Amino acid sequence: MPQASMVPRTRDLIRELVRAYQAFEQRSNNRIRLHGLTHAQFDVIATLGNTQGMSCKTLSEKTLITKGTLTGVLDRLLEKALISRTVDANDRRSLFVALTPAGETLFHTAFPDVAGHLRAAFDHMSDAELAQATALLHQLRTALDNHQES
Amino acid sequence: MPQASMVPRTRDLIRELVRAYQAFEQRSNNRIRLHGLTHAQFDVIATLGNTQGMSCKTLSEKTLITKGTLTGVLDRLLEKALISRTVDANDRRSLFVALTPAGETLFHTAFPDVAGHLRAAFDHMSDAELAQATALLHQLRTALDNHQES
DNA sequence: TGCCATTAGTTTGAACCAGAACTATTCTTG
DNA sequence: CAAGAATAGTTCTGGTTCAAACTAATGGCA
Repeated sequence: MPQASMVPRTRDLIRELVRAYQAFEQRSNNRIRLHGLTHAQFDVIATLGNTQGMSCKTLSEKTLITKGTLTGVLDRLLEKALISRTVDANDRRSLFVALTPAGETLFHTAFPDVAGHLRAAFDHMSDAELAQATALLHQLRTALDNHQES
Repeated sequence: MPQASMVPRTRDLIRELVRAYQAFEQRSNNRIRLHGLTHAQFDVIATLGNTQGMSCKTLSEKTLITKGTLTGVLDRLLEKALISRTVDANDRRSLFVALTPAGETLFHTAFPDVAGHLRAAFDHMSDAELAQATALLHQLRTALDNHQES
């Protein structure tokens, strides 16, 4: 097998990955903006929705936003009075973040709207196709993560 | 079929897309940094490599970097003397961007290294799997793009 | 108990990012 | 030919991003 054929295959794969991601970003951003939020802010609201709240660390892990970035995102949500940020009595290093009533209200408005808008994009794809795409993406991620140290 | 099952499917798909993209970003960034470049700068160098040069507009389309961002990226590459930016004689609105000899040299060093490092991540995947993943990602992008206006 | 490593969050610095407003040039069309 | 529309880049704003250095609090272990 000609090794040369591997190169474009990889490049094509990467390009499609980047494009698919950017298409997702743009599509969801368009919708999220209607609710006065950025994508990062929406992620936080969506993650806090239907929970009692959580620490910054947990929030960071769930949203994939690094802790340094999260500080600023939470600052802006705090300004908008959509979240509360209180010191954990048990561990005074830790902060407990939760939605305020206003945050809850926005969550119940924005989340179904954005989720529905995204879901609509995949209306014509079967459950099997979605599952297959999910599995393949998972495989890609694993492949990219595994050699991280090399 | 319960419609409720669609929701987690979509969410899982999105999450895997985001994670795969972030894994790619991190892996390639780690490597790109060794060459003293950022990802955006590398994209520009890689796109200009093996060409005569091109306008900012073309460069913007190929790299998927918006024109406003591109200005700053090119500024930094210019500081490093890796590119030249000259006014097009035929259309004085347009700028012609090309690699300098130093840029060419860096391209021939950095590009194969980064590409090889990425390719290594997919070593254990067959050509068929890569092609299938590429096709599915393309389908995802099309799905996300199509309803952009709705 | 006391030191030391670990952990949670913040801060800092350089860069990227999108969108919108702006300048300068070119095209178009009456 | 002269508006007026379109196009190429730049600038501006607000926000995000990462990494690395930092502060404060906790935990482990000798």
